Amino acid sequence: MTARTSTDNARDIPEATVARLPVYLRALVGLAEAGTATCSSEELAAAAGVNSAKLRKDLSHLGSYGTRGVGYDVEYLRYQIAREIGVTQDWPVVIVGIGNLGHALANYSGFRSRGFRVVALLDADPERHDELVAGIDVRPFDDLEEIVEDQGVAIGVIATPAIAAQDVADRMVAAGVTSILNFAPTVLSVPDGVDVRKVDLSIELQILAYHVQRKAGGTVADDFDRLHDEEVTA
Amino acid sequence: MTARTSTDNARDIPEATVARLPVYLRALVGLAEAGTATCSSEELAAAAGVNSAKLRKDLSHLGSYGTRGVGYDVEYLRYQIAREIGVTQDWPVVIVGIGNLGHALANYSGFRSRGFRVVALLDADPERHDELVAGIDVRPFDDLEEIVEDQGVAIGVIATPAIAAQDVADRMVAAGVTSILNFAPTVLSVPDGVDVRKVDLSIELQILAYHVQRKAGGTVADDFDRLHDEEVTA
DNA sequence: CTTTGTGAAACACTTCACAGCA
DNA sequence: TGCTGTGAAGTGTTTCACAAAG
Repeated sequence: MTARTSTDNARDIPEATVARLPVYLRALVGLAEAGTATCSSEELAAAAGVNSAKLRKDLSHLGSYGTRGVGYDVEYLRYQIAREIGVTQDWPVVIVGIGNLGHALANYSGFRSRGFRVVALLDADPERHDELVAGIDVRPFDDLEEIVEDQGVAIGVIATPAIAAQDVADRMVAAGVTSILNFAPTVLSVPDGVDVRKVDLSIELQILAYHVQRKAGGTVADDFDRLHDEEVTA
Repeated sequence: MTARTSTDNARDIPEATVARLPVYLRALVGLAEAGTATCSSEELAAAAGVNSAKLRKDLSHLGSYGTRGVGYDVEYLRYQIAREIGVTQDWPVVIVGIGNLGHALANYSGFRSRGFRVVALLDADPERHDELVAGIDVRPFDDLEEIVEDQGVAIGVIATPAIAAQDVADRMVAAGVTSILNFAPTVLSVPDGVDVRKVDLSIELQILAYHVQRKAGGTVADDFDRLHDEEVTA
């Protein structure tokens, strides 16, 4: 459909692999900073918290970047993964909703160092406008379209209350945003072709709660009592 | 192994199902608030953002809580899922690392309403001690063991810089915490039997970046130019 | 007639185990 | 010899499609 400019290897990487590439990238950056020039799949897998068979299978989807009997060149593999993900250049990002969480996101230094640049902070509340957060001033939500257009923004972050999130998503999509990271605890509906990833604190906690309950095998009160009788035995 | 107090149906619920139960729970709360007494799998699935076959299969792991030809009683199903997850009572939670993100987490109201109670905010930096955040005062990290013991804390949240996260995790585990929600961008190593869930902003953004790049089929500059020629066609 | 609950089929992902290359 | 890259086997998840139940 679209003419592809880049070399056409590595089509259709499995979603599970895509989700791990950033983890490998971070592990490689760590190894590089520690002065490691070369690493085996075993070493890299350990640094990334996966097993080596999975790592090798994942990397095999990108191409053949290792050397048998030796391992992987850290810098080279790092570049290849960054290129595959698309973080060799910066992506402009807008954050909408500058409450507590929006503040935290705006101040998060991992953005800059990992291929993202916050180009605007937007909030519907006039009380917050012109406030400086992380050196960026908060602008009215209605500036969204202009900013997306001018800066070529493809990625938007929603950190508003749940009630506002769908409206924000609709406006983002209409403006040209094709990928959304949603922190609001609500299901967004978006047209086909738009990607949404959701980060939901209380859902993560509830998943943990389920496992705690299972491990304990009984009620919370039981669990509390039992934990205090003796040490946890693995 | 452990004598079970509750009725022994619904063993070994698949992990993928467990991860969706909180989503169903939230959807049911929404329906209940809207005054809906009964819903079909189709309606609930729509509210939760999944398809109805998946929803029914998921629910079938908990038991048989629907009525053929009718659907599900919203309140009843809500209770059953809450019980299965273990959020019919409150779980005490400690948050370690009260920077920007820790502030946001401490102020997150979704905690209380969804079965969690923040019993302590801890930070290693004495500058932050006794500061009041969300009505809770920040205490020294060294109080961790005492708090975990006294309050029967099983779930800990790590919102520290990456460098400190492994130490915090080790101390938590030693103190008796069995489940950790980690916001620090690092791989934690913990003993078997301890659950870790990771929330990593820049990883989520990188996954989105990969898909944006794929959709665009070329470089960022190409993409920017193309988006401005015509509207996005699904 | 409607809608659930579920075997069976299809698909996706992980792990195994080793051929092949340096 | 040592380690990667990968078919094949194993495991988990989703979807299909329909029998059973109200």
